[in-house]
Amino acid sequence: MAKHRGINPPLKAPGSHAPVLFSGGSKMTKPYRPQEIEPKWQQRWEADALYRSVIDAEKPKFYALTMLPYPSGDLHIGHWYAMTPSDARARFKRMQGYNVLFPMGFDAFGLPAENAAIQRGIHPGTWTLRNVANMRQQMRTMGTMFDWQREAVSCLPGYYRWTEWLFLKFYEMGLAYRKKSPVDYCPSCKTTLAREQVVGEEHICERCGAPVIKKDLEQWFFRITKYADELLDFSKIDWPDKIRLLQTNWIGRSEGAEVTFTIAPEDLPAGTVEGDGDLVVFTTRPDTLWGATFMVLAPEHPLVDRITKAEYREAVAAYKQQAARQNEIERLATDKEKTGVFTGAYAINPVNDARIPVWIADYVMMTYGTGAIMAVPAHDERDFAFASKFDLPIPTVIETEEWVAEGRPFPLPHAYPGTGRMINSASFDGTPAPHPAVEEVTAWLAEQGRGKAAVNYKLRDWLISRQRYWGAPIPMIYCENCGIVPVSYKDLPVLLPADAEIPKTGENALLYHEGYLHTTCPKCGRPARRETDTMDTFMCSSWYQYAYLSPYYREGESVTGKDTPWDPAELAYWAPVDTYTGGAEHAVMHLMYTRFFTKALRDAGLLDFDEPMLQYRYQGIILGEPRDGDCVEVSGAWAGNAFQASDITVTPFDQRENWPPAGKSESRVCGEVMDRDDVSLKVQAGDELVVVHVPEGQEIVIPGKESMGGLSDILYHLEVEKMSKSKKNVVAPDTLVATYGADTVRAYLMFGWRWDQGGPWDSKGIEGVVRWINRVWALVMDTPRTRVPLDAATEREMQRAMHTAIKAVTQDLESFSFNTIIARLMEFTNALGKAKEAAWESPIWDTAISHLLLLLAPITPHLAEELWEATGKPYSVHTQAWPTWDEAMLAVDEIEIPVQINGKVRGKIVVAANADDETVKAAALAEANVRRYTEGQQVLKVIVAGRKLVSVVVK
RNA sequence: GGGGAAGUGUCGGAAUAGGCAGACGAGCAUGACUUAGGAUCAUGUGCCGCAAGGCGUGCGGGUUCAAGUCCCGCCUUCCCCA
Repeated sequence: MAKHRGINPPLKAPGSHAPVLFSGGSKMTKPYRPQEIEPKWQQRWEADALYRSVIDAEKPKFYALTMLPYPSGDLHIGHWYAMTPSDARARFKRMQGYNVLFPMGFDAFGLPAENAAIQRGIHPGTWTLRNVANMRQQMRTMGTMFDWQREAVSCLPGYYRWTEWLFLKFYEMGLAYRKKSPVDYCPSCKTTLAREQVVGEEHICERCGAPVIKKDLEQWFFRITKYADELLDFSKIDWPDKIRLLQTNWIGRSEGAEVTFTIAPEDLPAGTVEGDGDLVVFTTRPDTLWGATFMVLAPEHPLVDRITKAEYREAVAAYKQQAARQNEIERLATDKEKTGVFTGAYAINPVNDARIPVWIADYVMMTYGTGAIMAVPAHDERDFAFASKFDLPIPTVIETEEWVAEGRPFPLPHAYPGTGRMINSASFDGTPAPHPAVEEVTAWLAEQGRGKAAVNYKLRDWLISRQRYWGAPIPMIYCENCGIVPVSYKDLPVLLPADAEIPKTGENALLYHEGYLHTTCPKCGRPARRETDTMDTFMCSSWYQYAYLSPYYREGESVTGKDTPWDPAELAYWAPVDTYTGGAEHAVMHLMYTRFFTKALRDAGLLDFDEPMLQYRYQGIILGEPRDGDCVEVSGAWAGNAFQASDITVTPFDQRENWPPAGKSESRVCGEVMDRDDVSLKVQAGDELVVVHVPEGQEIVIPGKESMGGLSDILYHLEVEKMSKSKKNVVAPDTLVATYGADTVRAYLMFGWRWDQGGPWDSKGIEGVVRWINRVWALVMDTPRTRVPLDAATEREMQRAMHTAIKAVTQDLESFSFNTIIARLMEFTNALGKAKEAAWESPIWDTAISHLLLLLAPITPHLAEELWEATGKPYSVHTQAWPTWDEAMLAVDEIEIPVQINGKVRGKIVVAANADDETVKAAALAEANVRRYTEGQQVLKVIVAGRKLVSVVVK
């Protein structure tokens, strides 16, 4: 048996306790000390420019990219979870012979910098760049192959000059436009938001969680809707179904028809010209037109005021006011009691010339479709609810299967939206609905000039104006003579004034900066005013993958509209991104915006491809580790609802069996600590949560702690939740690296969870990886104490283990199955451990170890490099070729095959790997235990399923 | 309400393409080496049962020689949308 001796825990000081081995001469074990070897190799790699990516026409390129972080201050374990597996894969691709680009940067504009400015009186730029410097340092400890020479920081003028440049391009192309419209506005952030940044049922701000309100403002938009159909086409990219579905639903394409209703002429004010009373509605079900018995307009619809009859004006005005106060969610809720008022006007249904009343109701939104609907109460739930409430007629025009099955009840007990046949619809009666009824009716409408086929999208244009200082300026100028005038390309960048003072109110500093505000019109030269809104930060990240190719391109030089924001040669070689990784929460924001950008840039002639990222995979989220709180037994007295402590005894959380009984009495409170602050504890005393006040300086005895503890030493209950500073469940990567080393952290983050799912942190689990890495270290560094002769079987087994590992690790890296990679490497390590005493001095040992190190190189780059050097191999392990496996080596001579009888495993046979089916069958039936079960039974069937299993059916 | 994903030991999680469920770890248990052990090494560990054996992938059906995997119906959790 192999003896794995001399393995030290990573943190133990050198010396006394490390077992000293004397074997075949004397070799003192060198312990694994990541704290020494990791910085050493990081510096060496940096000095040698090992990861500098340079165009090389001889090699195939591979652009690996992982989402850039926002420089919030410190690196989070989530950054490690996202970046280090992506790094492993990039390294793997590099060893496979690709010329790999794996850059990193910072998404450095955004609100928190301004909030920091307000709270600490520090300039947003200073705060941001300080964080960038800190996080860059932290990232260097990851041991990633980021090419820092290509770093791009989006808040630097050399970067945002091009963000502005792209805005001007889009403006020229008609993709950027300004309009007044009701927009989502966060009163807390004091800025407008894109529709995508308003989240949840309560319509809250994605950034700060405050409820969002609607405001009518002049804002800049990007015409993303122009690309709606193309964005629905995912045929050129390998993206997860989930993301494709989210984007598809968000774009929300629906096909149907636009049908023109007209307001009855007598209901229009005098002097109206022909066509003025046209009321276009979008419907996905034109086949139900004959059942439209009323129309509903959004309260904001422009026609409302003109058609409302005098006697209804008051009610309509009141209703409009009330509707304006509600948010979209309240208005659209299906379970809500329907409200609405009649305008007094009638419209003509174009299919049957019926006069139908026009109502307004808040369940119709001005922003969806045309802001007007035809209501078909028989076949739409909301219309049904509305019609029932206001006693409007509900004629059936589709004979649905459900209705027929229920015995054609009339009046209808509820809406019937299902499939069936058209009825009461003139010449269309009998047509199967919705198909082909929809198509046939649409064609007929078009023929009659009363409608046409139309497509409607849920997707809105992208609102990019933000009323904030810390963002890329929108390079536009307002001139009294010339109107809206773009800044000239040569005048870019429009610089954010460094001396701006951020108002404590959170308002946009640019509004108050005279020097920024006042400029001259590029057209007429007269005084003019600058746009003070800045761009949504998603602008910056929509093109950053191209910025990395030549960061701060042509900085300091003057540019024109004919330039490109990147070096064309770099773009031609590297773009598009081959593999992109990052969080799925960006599905309908960043991931859609960047696709839109790429298509727009293509149409501008700046790119010649359609999609920015060919393959995309997302990672999950690491959550906080759950933990029980300590138990406290407190004596003292009640002071109102709280309990005043005079003495506290603690029983730690992990000694639950020793906890005293929970509860409360006159002079005692006992239970688990659920929360704690500087002066009090929240104690779960039985069913009740009791607040215990603790006098300052109170001595608290905590068993197992040497010194007298204070309140802050008491551990409190933690649930599985997202990590956050306020919940105090944050796992700091710096601490982990200091304790275990970056390689161990990297390997654990790959091993512990399914990468796309994530889950709660487990501080015990990392120990398994620590042990494994120490075993790997010892495997290479420690001479075995005893030797045994190497036999052919062991040799064969080592070969098999090696090729199995190469195959599995290669395939799993390819498929982002990071957790099984580590499992496979552990198996390989364990197999080598078993063979060590026999194989130690043979060439095959050297081969096996070097292959192990090659497989480890992407995962634990420093460890692999250190051991590679220790085994006398030439620097660097990271420039070696990725090993390949030999399928023949995976085979074994003899295989064990289970034999099932009526579906239950009853025996196992061992046959030659190349045995034919007949031999396998015979062997199976001859097996002793199998015979016990087949004895006296009739064997009906024997199935030999490859070399995997034999199935016998008996009766 | 609509759409999607997921439910596997005590825990994280494995399981080409329907073929021995539980790889690899954590935890736990026993033992070894140790002045010591929260180190290391070895062995065991799905559940019930002394055993033979039986039962086991959310629940109920189905297809099949064979189902975690395929089909139908339900339940639960999470995500997105309304």
